[in-house]
Amino acid sequence: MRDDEVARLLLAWYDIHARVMPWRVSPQDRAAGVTPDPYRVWLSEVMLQQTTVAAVRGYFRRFTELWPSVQALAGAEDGAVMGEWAGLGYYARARNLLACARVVVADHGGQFPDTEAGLRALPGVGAYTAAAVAAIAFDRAAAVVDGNVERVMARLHAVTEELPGAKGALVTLAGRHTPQARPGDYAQAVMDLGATICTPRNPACGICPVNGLCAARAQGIAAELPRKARKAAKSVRQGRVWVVVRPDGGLLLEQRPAKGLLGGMLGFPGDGWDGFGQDMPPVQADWHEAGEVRHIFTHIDLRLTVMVGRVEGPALRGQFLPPETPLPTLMDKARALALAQLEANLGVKGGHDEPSPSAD
DNA sequence: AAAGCGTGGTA
DNA sequence: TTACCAAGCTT
Repeated sequence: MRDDEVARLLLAWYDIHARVMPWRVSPQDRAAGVTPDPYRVWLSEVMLQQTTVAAVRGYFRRFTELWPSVQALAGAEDGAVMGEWAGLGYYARARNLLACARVVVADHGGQFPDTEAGLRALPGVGAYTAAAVAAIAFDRAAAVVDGNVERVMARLHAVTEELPGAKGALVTLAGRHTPQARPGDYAQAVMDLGATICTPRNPACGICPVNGLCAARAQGIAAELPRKARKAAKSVRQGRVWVVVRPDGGLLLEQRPAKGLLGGMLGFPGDGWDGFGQDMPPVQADWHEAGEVRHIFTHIDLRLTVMVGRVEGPALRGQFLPPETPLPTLMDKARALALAQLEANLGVKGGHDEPSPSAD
């Protein structure tokens, strides 16, 4: 096939079927001269790393309402940004997001670099994100390769080598198809195709705009590609956390270490299940077992026993924060279980007085 | 360079 | 339930 034939067909398809998203400029608007806001493009790309569009929408809206510009985000407090990110996962992204915003403001006059290499040097910006922002925000002919593009290329060219070994070949193929004209629309077109038609399972080859050029379809192996190496089994881990509730409803929370699991986020004191803490409650109390939370991380199958206790005095570690403080999902599950137990078995509701955020 | 790092949806 | 998967980056 001629390399540019794929781009021509995908752009024509995208002109009709482009998905509408809050961070995206439609192909029609772009043709009329509207240019995307690099800040919004970058923010969306970071949020979308290993994360579905559906999960990102609400977070993107809240972030852009709170911090409409890179200058605003750079001036935000760390805790506020981590709190807004709570629940989205991969928290290193949030730390890098803030670091990146501050570098852009401090070292680049508040303007994102407009080249792939310049972008690649920013915290949290890897090969994919640099290419995506360069293409989408600045119309650079960068080869944008995410999981969708890998899949589309593997099928189009019937690449049967396993990932990640095949990555290099797929990047080369992707670069060959990237057009000089409308590279930003093209990148989004391939990703839309991968998300809606050239899907991992049951690809809709019958309605694919490039089905006539697809080698895997010709061989009847489209659904089997790309091949991937089996992933390592998860390790099973058991642990315990203590949820301390003050009379005003305040919860005892600790800031977790900056690196590692749930790095930089708030969490309940634990027994060392994560490598931190001691096998001892943070305060003396009448402890009740609220139950067990099961949480599956990328590499750990965790069962966490949740203990709950009411206390009036100060604690040895951590600080009391309002009961609605944003928490990562694991800790949110533990909180829900603990408060339900408190209400059901002890006849106590979450809080009576105004919760005070003061540290003890 | 293989492993570590979240979460929610789907088959 | 299990397994896989989603617009990956860092060390």
